[in-house]
Amino acid sequence: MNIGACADLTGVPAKTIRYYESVGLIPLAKRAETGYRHYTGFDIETLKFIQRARRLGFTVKDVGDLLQLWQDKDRTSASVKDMALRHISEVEQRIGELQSIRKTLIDLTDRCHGDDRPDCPILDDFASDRSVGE
Amino acid sequence: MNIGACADLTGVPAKTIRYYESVGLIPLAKRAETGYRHYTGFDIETLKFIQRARRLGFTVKDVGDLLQLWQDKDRTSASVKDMALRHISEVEQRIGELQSIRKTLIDLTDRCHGDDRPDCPILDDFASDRSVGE
DNA sequence: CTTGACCTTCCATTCGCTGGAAGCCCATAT
DNA sequence: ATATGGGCTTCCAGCGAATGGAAGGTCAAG
Repeated sequence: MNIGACADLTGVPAKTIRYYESVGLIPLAKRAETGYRHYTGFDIETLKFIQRARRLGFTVKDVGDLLQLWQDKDRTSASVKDMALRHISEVEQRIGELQSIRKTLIDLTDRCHGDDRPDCPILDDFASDRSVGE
Repeated sequence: MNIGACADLTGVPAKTIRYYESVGLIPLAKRAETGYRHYTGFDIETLKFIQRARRLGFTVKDVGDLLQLWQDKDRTSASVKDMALRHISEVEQRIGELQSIRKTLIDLTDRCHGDDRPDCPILDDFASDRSVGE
């Protein structure tokens, strides 16, 4: 199957499939005589795997490692779990940062009357830093 | 004052100050005869303003708009509040996405025993998609 | 007069794609 | 036979927001 059909089946755009090949996330595709890339059911499964891991926020490099583990029948489940736990803690860290940002922004908008007058605690705070902390 | 002192006072790296100038976030700095950039108290305040807004996750473009509003004494507080509220909803959206990712990952890691055996529900799910949803 | 810290510019790199141009290939309609 | 329209190929550029580094000018102190 050509790259377009492969893209349709997996939901991964053709451009992105070529990109994954170029960065070594997937091996070089076999080519027809015309130069067209050729894909099989295994490639489809691999791309679906990649897409699911990417959707969960794993970096492309980490997805590469996960693919290695997937293909390695002698892996330990601990090695996979370790990667997942590490990723969870990054996600949690980011959530915490965003929640702190959200809190500050809500505090600022609550204090801003939001009418036609120019007086604005949000700009005042950005200018003099009463709320953001430093 | 030179760019290094300015960087020390604001916490914005010299490299980043030059970058902000290059993308038009701050005006072209005045130069000494030697070509060295020269900064004043006003520039310091502006850079601090920029840094606080950036820390709250506003894009550089949005920070530019906020600087405009800050300098415009005829702005309405509503225009500032609108920007902040829009940004809050983006932050909340991102928090939601990350929480959903976190939930899925925790579900997967809970089901993975994480020992020496290769059997791993995390990889199984990436391969067959029982949890991520599609 | 030399050392070292500071400044300048310009180019490359990061991450994960995405867009576009130029040019081949293939199937169908006329 | 040929025109048309799609799909495929490559390569280069760009996004955002910096950051790293090379090559070279400047400045103050020892």
